[in-house]
Amino acid sequence: MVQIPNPPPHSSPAPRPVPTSADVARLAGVSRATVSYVLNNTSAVRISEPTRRRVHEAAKELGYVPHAAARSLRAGHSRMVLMPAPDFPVGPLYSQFISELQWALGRLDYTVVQYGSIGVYGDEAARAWAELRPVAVLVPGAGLGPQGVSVLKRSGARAVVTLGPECVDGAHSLLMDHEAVGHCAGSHLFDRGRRRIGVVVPGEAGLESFSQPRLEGVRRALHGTDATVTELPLAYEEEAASRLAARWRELDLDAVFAYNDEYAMLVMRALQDEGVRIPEDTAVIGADDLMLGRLLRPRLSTVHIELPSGRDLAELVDRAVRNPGAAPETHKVLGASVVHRDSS
Amino acid sequence: MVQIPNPPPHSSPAPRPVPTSADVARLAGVSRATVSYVLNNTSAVRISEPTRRRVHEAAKELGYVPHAAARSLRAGHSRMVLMPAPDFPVGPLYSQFISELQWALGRLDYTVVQYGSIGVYGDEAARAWAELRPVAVLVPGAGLGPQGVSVLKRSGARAVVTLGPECVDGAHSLLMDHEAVGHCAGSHLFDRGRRRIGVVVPGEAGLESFSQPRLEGVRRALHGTDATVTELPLAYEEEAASRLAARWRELDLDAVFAYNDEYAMLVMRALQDEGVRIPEDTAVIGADDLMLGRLLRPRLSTVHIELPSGRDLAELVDRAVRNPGAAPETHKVLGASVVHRDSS
DNA sequence: TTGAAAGCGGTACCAT
DNA sequence: ATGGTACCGCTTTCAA
Repeated sequence: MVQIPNPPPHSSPAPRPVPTSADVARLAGVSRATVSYVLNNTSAVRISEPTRRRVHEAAKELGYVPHAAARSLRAGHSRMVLMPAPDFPVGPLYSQFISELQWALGRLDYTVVQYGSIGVYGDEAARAWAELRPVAVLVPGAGLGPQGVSVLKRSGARAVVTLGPECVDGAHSLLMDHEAVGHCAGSHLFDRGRRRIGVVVPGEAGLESFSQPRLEGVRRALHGTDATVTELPLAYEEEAASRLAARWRELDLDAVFAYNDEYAMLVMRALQDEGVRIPEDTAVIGADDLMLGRLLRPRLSTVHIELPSGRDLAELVDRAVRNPGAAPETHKVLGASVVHRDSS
Repeated sequence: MVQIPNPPPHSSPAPRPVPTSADVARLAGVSRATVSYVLNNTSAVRISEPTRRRVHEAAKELGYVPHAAARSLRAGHSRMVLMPAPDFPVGPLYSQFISELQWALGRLDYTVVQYGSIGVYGDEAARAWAELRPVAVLVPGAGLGPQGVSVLKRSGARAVVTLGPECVDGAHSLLMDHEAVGHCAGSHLFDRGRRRIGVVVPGEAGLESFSQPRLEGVRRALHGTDATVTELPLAYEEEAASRLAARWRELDLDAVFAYNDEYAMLVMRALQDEGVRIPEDTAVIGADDLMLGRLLRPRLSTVHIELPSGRDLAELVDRAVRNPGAAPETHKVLGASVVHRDSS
């Protein structure tokens, strides 16, 4: 970081205390109650227009901002929907999903907050979330057990929704069945006549919860056939891909499901550099249906993944919040379908 | 979404009230004060071992979780660092930056919260953030003016840090000078003998604050030379790229800076399909130094971007929080350097 | 139409 | 070593 010379400090260290509604009341010459009525447009109470004006002016003059904690403490509830911030590099799919969800929940007057719990896991994390008394908690991935759900509910969360590989007792569950992704890919390769199938498993941490089910899905698709499945650990580096490609002949595979499109590109490039013809010698298929796959030559076959729409999920949350007694819903929300292009 | 049959509701609608420290005290047969002392390990007070045990047991039995709002209300401050959640698809660079930052702030005992303000802008957003009384606010991008900074400070934020194109009055500013990125690219292309330079400007919303400065940077690099700069609006779609490529001859450009590596790949593919030779006919350079650029043929030249380290930024925040009176620091934090490969 | 006051859940001072 | 209690900022009866 390059320091840039700054003007000398012009604000003296006089950190005035933060203005409260009492300050506003004092300045406006009214009671705190009146301030509250005015600023919240309380319909049950009529306040005269002159008073309203004085209150508003006082508030503006002081730069008054209400204290959310005090408010929700008094109210006994908030409209905060909490989700843990993702701790792995997140693709455009998930990015967009989050955005959409935030927008949809915002429309329903919820506030979405992503809580950065890094290095904190499982029930410990659940406790930390519970301290904020969110009205709902949305947890992607595994990592939240029935214990955690229970902690959250006992601390007032009216809805706990998990988005993961399996349903969690007591919580609404959106099943994102990544096995289906692998199953799709496996079946496709099999149908195309491939029998010696490699499956790339990323070396990077945090991806296991996606990669393992995808691998399992391939295994399941090929179970009971004469096809073989070979696990191919691979770090996301050119070097690693080259090494893998170098022993390709000896691996004797005629197809590879590369975990996702990015790994597929990595593998495809390494194989091509090694003189392996795609798809003649080896078929390649990725997943996520990224733009980049369309741009590769040969065009990359892929498994298109459909995440739940943010709107649907927002509605599920809202329903759950309004009716916390209802039985947890379980939905399969991950649509997987092959997009066949030229690499397979 | 596919509905899966559920077991009948087994929890009756008896949502017990959330246990408070008073409940714990009652169950343990002690006062609320004692509960507080025990659960916080208050060192100024000795509590006998048997009492401690009873309190801990009672807390566990009730599933007691302290109420963060009440605590910070009483304490008069929290350790929450708030940042707005990004509302645009975020690349691996930024993803990693956030992760690192959360980790580093976590080590300093701060809690990072990404606040989902979608559809709320400028000072309105600042007010919403201020309601949470964060101890520090970190704002990427433009969109926060001196007004907003003032609102935040007056509501108790001890540090406001902006990460954007220009410094904001009253806030610590980390200057992410995307002009430098464009300047790098422009100079590089000029040095390689190119004179008719196109600059891709993404059509997607939310990217203007990056793309415009990058364009300006190219302009600045080429100002006063005989080189020309042509703005090339482009949506991130194959179609749009094809249309652009179709009129390439008539555009008569010998180089293009493609905003970033992803757009570069899009453009490169379209140009190659059109029979334009790279780099002979047209040089291409991207930005962000993604893995994918290394995998393209020809290998993609790019502008490597160095974001500030999460640790450094966390330390800046901590320093600012501990010493709120200090003059705002301003740092240039965006390192840009050309990685010359084969496409330019 | 407005004000006084109770209380939300903790913490910390001052007694005991 | 422990308990009583005031107080943080705000909302909401209830009374005037």
